[in-house]
Amino acid sequence: MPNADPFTDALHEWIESFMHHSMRNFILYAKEKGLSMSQIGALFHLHRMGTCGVSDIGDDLGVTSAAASQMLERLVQQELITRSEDPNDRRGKQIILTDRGQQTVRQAILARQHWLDQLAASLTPGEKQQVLTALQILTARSSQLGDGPN
Amino acid sequence: MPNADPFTDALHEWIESFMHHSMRNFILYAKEKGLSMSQIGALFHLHRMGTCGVSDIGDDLGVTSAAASQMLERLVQQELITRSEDPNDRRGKQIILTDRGQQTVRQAILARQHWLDQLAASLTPGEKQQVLTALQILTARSSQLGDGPN
DNA sequence: GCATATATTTAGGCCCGCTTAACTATTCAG
DNA sequence: CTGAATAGTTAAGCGGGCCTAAATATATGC
Repeated sequence: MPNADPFTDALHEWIESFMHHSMRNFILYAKEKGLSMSQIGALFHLHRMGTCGVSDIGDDLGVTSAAASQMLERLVQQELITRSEDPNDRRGKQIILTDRGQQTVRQAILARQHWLDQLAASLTPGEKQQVLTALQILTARSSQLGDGPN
Repeated sequence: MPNADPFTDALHEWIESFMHHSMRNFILYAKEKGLSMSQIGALFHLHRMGTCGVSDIGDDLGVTSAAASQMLERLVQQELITRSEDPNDRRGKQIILTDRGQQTVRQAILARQHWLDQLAASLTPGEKQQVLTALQILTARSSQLGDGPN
C-alpha cells in the first residue's frame, strides 16, 4: 500500500477513513428509509438538476428508461417526487422532488457529512484555518477541471 | 444551504463535490463487475479485517446471518472469497479474500479515489504542502476520536 | 452428559431492479 | 401529410437480497 510519496499516501489514507465512516452513515440512512441505491441516486440527481425527464435519470444511473420509469413510479407512490407532463414537449415528463423528497435528500446529506462535521467541531481555530485553505485550493481546482457537464 | 460559517460552507461544498465524483466512479466499477452494494461492503469488510465469520459480515451490513450466508455463497462462486472451517471453533467459518478478491477491492479503491488523484496531480508543490498539512490535521483527529471499534 | 447457546445453512416466499419487446403518444423532417 | 425518431409506459420473466422458520453441527455451563 505505501506509495513512497507522503502526500499521496496521506491523501489515500484519508479517503479510506472518510469514505468508510461517511458511507456507513449514508447507507444506514438509506436503509432506514427503505430506499435503494438507485432511488437515492435519482433523488440526488433531481436535487442537483431541479427537474429532468425519465430517461435523463436512466442515463445518469446507467439503466434503461424502462427501469427508470418503474423505479420512479415507486418514488411517486412514496410521495418523494411528482411526475407531470412537460408542457413544451408533451411526450416528456417533468420530474420534481416533493417537499418530502427535498427533506429526504437533505437528511441524507446530513448523514453523509455527519462524521466529518463532528471531527471538524474538534478542530482549533488555527487548524480550521489550515483546513479551509486546503479546501479552497481543492474546490478551485475542482471547478477548473471537468466540473461542467456533470 | 449557506450556513453563515465560511469554514462549514466550504467543507460541505467540498464533500458534495467529492462524493458526487468519487461515488459515481465507484458505483460504475461495481456495476461493471456485477457486484451489489452488499457484496462490495462484504469485500471491504474483509479487506479491513483480514478474516472474519459469516455473522460478523451480516452484523456489519445490518442483515441477518442467513442473508449474509447466501450472499457470501455467491462471492465464493465468483471466486472472490474462500470459506473454510475455523479450526478453533468448528461451528464457525473463516472467510478470506482470494487473490481475485484482493484485486477487486484494490481496483474499487482506485476507482473511488481516481477523480481526486487527478485533481491532486494538478496541484503545485506549494499547494500540495498546504493540502498535506490539512490532511495530517484531520487524520490525527480522526484517530483520536472513535477510530477504535470500527 | 445434557440442556442450552452459538454459528451457519437451507427452504419458502416476497419484493425489487433490471432487461427485452411491444405499444402509445407526440414531435420533427422533408 | 406521412414516415421516422423520441419519450415514456407496460408486460413478462430472470435473478438477487432479504426475511422467517427450521435444520444441523459444535461448544459451553453445571
